[in-house]
Amino acid sequence: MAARETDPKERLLDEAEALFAENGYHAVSVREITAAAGCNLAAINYHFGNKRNLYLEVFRTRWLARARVIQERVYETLQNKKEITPPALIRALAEAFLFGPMSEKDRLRHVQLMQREVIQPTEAFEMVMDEVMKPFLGALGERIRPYLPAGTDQERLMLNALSIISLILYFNFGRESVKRITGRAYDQAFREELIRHIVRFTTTGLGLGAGENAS
Amino acid sequence: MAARETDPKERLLDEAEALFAENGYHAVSVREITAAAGCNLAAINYHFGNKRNLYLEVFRTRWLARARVIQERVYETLQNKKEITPPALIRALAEAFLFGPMSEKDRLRHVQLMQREVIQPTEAFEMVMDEVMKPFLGALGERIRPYLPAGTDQERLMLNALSIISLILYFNFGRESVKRITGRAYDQAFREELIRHIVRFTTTGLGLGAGENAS
DNA sequence: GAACGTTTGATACGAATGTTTGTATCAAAC
DNA sequence: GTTTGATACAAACATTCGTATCAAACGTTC
Repeated sequence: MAARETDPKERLLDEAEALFAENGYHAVSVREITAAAGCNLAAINYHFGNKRNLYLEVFRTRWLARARVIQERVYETLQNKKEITPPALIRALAEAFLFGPMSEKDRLRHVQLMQREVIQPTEAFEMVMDEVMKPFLGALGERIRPYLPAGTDQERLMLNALSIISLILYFNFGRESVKRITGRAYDQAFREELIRHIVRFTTTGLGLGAGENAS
Repeated sequence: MAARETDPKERLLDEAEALFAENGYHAVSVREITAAAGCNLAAINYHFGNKRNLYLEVFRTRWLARARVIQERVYETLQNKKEITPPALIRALAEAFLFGPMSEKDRLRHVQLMQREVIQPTEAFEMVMDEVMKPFLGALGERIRPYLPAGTDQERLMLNALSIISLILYFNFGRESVKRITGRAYDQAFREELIRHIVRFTTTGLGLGAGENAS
């Protein structure tokens, strides 16, 4: 069984994801991708049919898989707690995105790729929404529902969940903006400050008092 | 003085902005732009030198101007109040983005264009940061500082300001996501609900109790 | 009405684009 | 030993890209 390093098809997916995330679909040529993957120009057509299909395959085989890893990481962090409070949940979420099990570059790629779809949805957007965002936001909502006022309806719940996610995402993909405004680099210390801020802001935003009672 | 409708140079800027916002820089050709503007292919070269310069000129003459209109709108809304509380400020801000003096399409374009720069900064990003974001976030911070604990440092202030902005922006450019999750269309009623949510979430997020004491 | 800056029209160019083709390679199956 | 099927390759495909050129037509201003 060929490893990911040696299989040209796998290399193509990896390099394509990196380039698509960094420069966007149209700014990347199939020649760039095949050159980066160290294989022939025709390989994309052979393995994926065309460029567009390669892009979608990146989402199917790479992006979705990574999203599941992130989610597992969140649940892993939480599973040995008796009670999962919103601050603990949000912290686990923010940590998964700002630290997490993958490399820094992988995490950045992941968010960049999705953010491009959010701005300009294509076929991949459906995939991301149906397979990841909807169930994830649903689960997130159900976890925090017990801590909200009794009569909170589903729509209000989703707006709260979306707000939490938007903050976490913004402090990821908007790094350049955040760096300019705060004058800080995204080192370990700053990331931890960011997480503290996100947890505090969103927890109190939910109307739950400034509790950071979980590490 | 030729109106915007008749002047080819102005039409080029308008159509270019619309196309760049919707499809991104690389996905738009100069032929598309000149065709949409109803003028000759050579016009771009004559007026702007090249495509890249046209893009930057869109930011210089259109985007920045619009950003100033939005800011003025915010201050206009606030000027006849004796005390500008954070909820009133945030509401004015959110309203300017979700309703505002321009057309729905113009507002969408504005945020889309900026969002693309946030994800993948180019020369225009510097412009946006230096001329709009930095001073605006600074002013926003100073307005809410009196309501925060006395010892709040500048960095914490900026993180709070960024969080407010991120929420407002997300509920704009992330329309497709929000629509999918909530099942609501972006009609008048939903927009007003969104504003109420943003004001409440961010106001309490700042640690100011759930005050919505300003219309 | 002459001069000027502007706009159009048609055309050309080299470079880059996504895609296709025909052939070579090589291990597995027969 | 031959056939098969999957993979890889260089070369070429037609198209589109951004840019450039240049003469003719336009509208405005001296």
